[in-house]
Amino acid sequence: MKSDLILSNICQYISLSPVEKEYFLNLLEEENLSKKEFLLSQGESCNHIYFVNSGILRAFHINQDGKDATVMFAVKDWWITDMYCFLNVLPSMVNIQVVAPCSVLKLSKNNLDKLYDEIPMFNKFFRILMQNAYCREQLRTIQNLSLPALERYEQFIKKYPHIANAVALKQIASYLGITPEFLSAIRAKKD
Amino acid sequence: MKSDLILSNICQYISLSPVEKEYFLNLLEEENLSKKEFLLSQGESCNHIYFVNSGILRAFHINQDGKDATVMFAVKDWWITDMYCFLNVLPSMVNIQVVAPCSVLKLSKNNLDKLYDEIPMFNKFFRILMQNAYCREQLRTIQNLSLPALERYEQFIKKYPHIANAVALKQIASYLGITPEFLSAIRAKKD
DNA sequence: TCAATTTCTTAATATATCTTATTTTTTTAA
DNA sequence: TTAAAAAAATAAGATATATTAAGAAATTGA
Repeated sequence: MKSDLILSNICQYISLSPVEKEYFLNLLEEENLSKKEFLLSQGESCNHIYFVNSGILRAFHINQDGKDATVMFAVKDWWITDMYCFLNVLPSMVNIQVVAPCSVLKLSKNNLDKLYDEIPMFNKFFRILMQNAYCREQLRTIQNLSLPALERYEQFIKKYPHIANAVALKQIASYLGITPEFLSAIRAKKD
Repeated sequence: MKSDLILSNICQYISLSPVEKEYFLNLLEEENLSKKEFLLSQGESCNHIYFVNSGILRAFHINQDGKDATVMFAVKDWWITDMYCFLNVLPSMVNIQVVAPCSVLKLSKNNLDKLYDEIPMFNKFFRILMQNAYCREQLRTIQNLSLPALERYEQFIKKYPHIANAVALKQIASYLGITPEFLSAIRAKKD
């Protein structure tokens, strides 16, 4: 199991002894997925949090009208799950689907709870992870509320150039909350 | 200083000894504010996180065009700050203004850092706080992307009835990302 | 390599939401 | 209590974005 990336992800915020590292790694499971596979489907129970070793994932919600809203993308070195449903043991509100072939490490809710008990310093790690996620979402909310579609698009490609290059335009449109046709139109008008 | 509410807020997630409670309370400062006062102004440095003992606050961003976007409301028993700028010691992106006369307890970034050192269990508390904040924001993003204005309005008054009753309609419109005129129109059409 | 599928673009029309202006209602402060 | 200020409602016209449909381009899978 490839473990160097996840360890360096964690050790940027907390220090772990070799024993602790070993304990942590033993709680993980590796999973490999090919394009279009679903890591999680809306309505299913969401029992794991995933760390991306390689590849690209997309989390999206389909509403009653069938409209697709992209919640987030995850690339190498990112964590992803339906956090609300994971934490509260509820059926997932989102799908997580593979955009580019993935290798992920998964940690179950039970194992995460064990981890908090055994190595309380992981509370600090996930505090920082949650802080960052919250701040990202809040900034996105501000931009969704205050910027027109073209500017949101420009901010997106500026902030996530590697993602913008790797995913379909219609998926970016879904992240921005506009139709692919409209994204196409404003891109064309831009020049 | 009124301390029972903040202690019960914290002790719903972690246990503190009397000594720890005392230590924590000594890091806080009380502040009382009247309507329309600013707890924080856009561009200022954001050095504190605030716990609301009573009253109502509104955090909002004003963009280049002067458009007002409400980031969040905070009522009794809520925490509020510009989290991104607080954590990263950056000029605030939001204003925090008093909607109804407030009593707040403030904790500085320096004191929070001390607190993490002295009582590491506070990492767990703020982890849970950040988890909840992140999940709330993410749900809001999904709704912003997938629901029309009327349904977002209905969700808002269902989720926060006490806030909906206490703040101006134009502030709710600003939270929903629509103009007050349009909110007025869809409310009228509803019947 | 090639047929099939998916994605992207374009354009016409439709709809949601905004802007501006005015009037009515509510709240505030002296 | 009342005048002033702020908020809310209404409505007409403007704009951003959606919908539908079709064709072009790119990608996929056999």
